[in-house]
Amino acid sequence: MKENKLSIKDIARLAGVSVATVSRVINQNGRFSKETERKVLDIIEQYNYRPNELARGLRVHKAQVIGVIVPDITNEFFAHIVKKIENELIKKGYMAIICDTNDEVELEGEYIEMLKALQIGGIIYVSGDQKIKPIENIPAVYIDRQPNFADSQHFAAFIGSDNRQGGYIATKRLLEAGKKKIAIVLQNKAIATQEYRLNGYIQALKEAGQAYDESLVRRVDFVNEEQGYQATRYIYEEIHDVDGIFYSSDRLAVGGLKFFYDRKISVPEQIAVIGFDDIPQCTQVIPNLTTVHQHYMEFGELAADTIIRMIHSDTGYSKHILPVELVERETV
Amino acid sequence: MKENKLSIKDIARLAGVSVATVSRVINQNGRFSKETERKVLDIIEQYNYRPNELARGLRVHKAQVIGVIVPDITNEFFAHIVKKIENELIKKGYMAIICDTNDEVELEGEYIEMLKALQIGGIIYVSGDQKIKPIENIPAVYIDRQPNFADSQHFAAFIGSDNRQGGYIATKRLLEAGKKKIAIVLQNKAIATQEYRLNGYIQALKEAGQAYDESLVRRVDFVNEEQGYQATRYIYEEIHDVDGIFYSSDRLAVGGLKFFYDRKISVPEQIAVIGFDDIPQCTQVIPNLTTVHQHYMEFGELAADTIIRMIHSDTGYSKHILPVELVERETV
DNA sequence: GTGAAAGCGCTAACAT
DNA sequence: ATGTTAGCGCTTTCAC
Repeated sequence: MKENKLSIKDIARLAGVSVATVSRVINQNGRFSKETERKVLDIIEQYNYRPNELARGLRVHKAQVIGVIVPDITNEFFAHIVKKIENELIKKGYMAIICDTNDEVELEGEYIEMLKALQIGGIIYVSGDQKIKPIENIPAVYIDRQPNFADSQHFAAFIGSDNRQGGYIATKRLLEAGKKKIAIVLQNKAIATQEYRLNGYIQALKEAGQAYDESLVRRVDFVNEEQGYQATRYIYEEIHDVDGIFYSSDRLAVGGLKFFYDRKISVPEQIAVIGFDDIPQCTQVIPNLTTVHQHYMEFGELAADTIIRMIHSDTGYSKHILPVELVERETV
Repeated sequence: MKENKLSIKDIARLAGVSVATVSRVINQNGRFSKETERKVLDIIEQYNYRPNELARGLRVHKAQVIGVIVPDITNEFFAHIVKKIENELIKKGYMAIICDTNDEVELEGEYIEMLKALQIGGIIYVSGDQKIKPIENIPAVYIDRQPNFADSQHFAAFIGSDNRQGGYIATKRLLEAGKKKIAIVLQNKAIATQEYRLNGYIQALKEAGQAYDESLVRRVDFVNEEQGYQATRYIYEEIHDVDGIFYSSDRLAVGGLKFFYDRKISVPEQIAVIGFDDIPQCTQVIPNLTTVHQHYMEFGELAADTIIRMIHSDTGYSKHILPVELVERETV
């Protein structure tokens, strides 16, 4: 394993200038002539030189790397967000370290420690735990779930959807379809997004003159099809006459659809279903899932953009609440 | 538990020893007494010190970071592999930089350059392009697709499935179900996996006394449901009497199922379908997809393990071919 | 068993 | 406009 890598010193020698000059043209810091620039750039090109990022990072106390914390990359919703973040970051010369926490808070802590040791420039939290402590001295943007402290702290930005509105329009749609007893299934965690959606649900009910019945809310530990299936089974078997269900995630709703298929219950005739997120899978299930669309593709883009701006200190705290939209398909 | 950044110098001062000694106990390089060890470890614990990975990496010419190149993280198959790799790597103290190439070879090159600049310790290629050049001086493990040079090169390992066998058992199963005219849909790239599966298909046909008919193979540019849908439509409308289709990916097959549903063609009665990979989605579609199971969960684990061993020079070239299994469900 | 000191490859302050 | 040089925080000889 030969180490024939060139250093800035070699380039300086080859170009007949000092390392400082080479560094200046690489970083375009001015104070060099057009002529030297060409000379240096030529050598760099010719030898295919790339500065050692580790050395640079060590010197400037910051790596061109962003940590991305995500609860589960196999969830299509998160996968798309992460992919967007990553693709956007690379354009700006940054790399992304993806940290899949399996929804375990302890793992999250360990990841943060390692990221800090790597001197990362910033952190993007995709749907992280609500109760995390702020990370000192490191710019952070939170997607989907806003941590409790984020309002006040510097170096923290938030990007998310109008979840209350989402819960509201979903429920209202079910009501308009003539459904009388609407259940809701949520994730069983202290997550503000879930409570906002619940609030929207409650408000829609109230406007329709229905009282909020707590026995109609079912919570699951994890967001996946299996849990959606089980929750639906519970609702169907233990609560009677439910004719509409609002799921706080498409994956959950897909599980529900499976249950209704197995039991030969017709959707939306006997029971109407509505999801949340609008993942591609919505149009692959049968019947196609009616859902609340989140602009999650924009989450990633916005997050990448924001974190870079924060690193360059072009901006401090910011907050983006994106609108949601009902997308009509076949389950209501 | 102060969060201010301490350096090894501070720890040395606090513990009343030299930086060399601190470094020795951190890396457990011996040549220190039990007593000093305790002292140093106490201080480290007390101040919650973590060595700067950038400095360490610069010094040893290698970061505790592995690059992971993957064509599309939103493909559940890849997402699971990547997640496993990542979770396994973290246990060994390594971080993973995920590089989603969108199946674009040019992007792949750019990623490699950046990874090299970061002095990564190794690269794991998940289903990368077949025609990539070997990466010099960096251990690499290739999952799923074996590059053309990998046989010979040092520092390259391969992990994949017995694809020929997969194509063979899938086709044979279709034949056993009494299907007479079996089409195959593959990815339209110079990928050995695809050709192996095709070979298995051809062999099964031959054993059944059927001639290989090239008009029965349909190729798609990308592996997603939409392309599966289109390919299926083509097969159905342009080729007559096809009563079985073998898709080289579950995602493609899922798209096919959608097409048959839309056209009210009953599966498996009128046409039988079989996929490849065995992603979780197989049991969420209706009818549940019969498929060829790849042990892809083990891919990730094996890859993480192998790359670390290669970095420690415990092993050179290696090759793991995992068996595949037919999993019977409802589409044949 | 322990410490002093020389870098790793780079940037930036300070000269010139 | 360009060069010299002092570190960034760490590992690793080489002395003792």
